[in-house]
Amino acid sequence: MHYNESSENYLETILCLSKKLPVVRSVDIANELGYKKSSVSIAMKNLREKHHITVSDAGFITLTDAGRAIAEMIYERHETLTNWLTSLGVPEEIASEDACRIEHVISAESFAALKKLYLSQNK
Amino acid sequence: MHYNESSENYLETILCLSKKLPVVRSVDIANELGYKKSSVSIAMKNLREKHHITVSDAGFITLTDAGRAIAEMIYERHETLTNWLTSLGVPEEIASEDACRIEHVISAESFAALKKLYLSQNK
DNA sequence: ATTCACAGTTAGTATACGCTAACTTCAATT
DNA sequence: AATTGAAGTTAGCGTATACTAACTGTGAAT
Repeated sequence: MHYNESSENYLETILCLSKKLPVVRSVDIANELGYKKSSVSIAMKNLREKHHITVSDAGFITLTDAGRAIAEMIYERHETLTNWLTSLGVPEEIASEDACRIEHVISAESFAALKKLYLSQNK
Repeated sequence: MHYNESSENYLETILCLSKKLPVVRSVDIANELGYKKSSVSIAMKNLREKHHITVSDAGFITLTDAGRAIAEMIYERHETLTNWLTSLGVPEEIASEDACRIEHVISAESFAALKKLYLSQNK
């Protein structure tokens, strides 16, 4: 339903993989997300056209500043949502799955409120 | 992305309208959601086929027990999420919009945890 | 009775997003 | 050199979901 959910997920995944791997390729993203490489190929084309990533001749994927900004916003939401749900007693795996869906649809206002609550409860 | 999000929204809308109006028709749903009547017509056909609603000869729409159960679950989530976000200082309108998206993607476990938190904070 | 407006339906369109199948490249191994 | 395998691309498909346009049916007003 929300229009950038898929793109946001790809950008977040690229950010996460870039912390774990020396380089990020399409096939790494496909493995991580459980998608087919053709799907990732098309998604990378879209991200390139939106100037959210660049791809080297060797196929190594790098976030642009714009892409990184989105990726880091989503990643922060993911972390905060997961930690907060976990602190409420939700099992880690469920918390992470829920975070993965909520992170794309929550407004900046609501996320800020939730983050403030979480920080005040956990200091 | 989530497969029943649209159907869930229609069912919730039917429940809400049935509290406000003597009868609920397709055109009422279209007005409420800002959709075209053709879209609603097709959605109602799908809900009929799934046995989530019945439609009288006059075009009056009624939830079945199964449809009502879904509608009430979503409605409760909507109310609780909206109230909770509002209690955190999020403006009512934004809280409601966020609730409308989160209500379809949050797990039963996480919602239960959130509801428990909300109730403990507001008694 | 004719006309008009409203409600509903159907056909066909568009977008998002995943899939399969088939192809190209290129590097490594035989 | 020939084959194999991994990575990437493209074409075409399928589902979900909303849209426009055109049609039908019914009841009210002329």
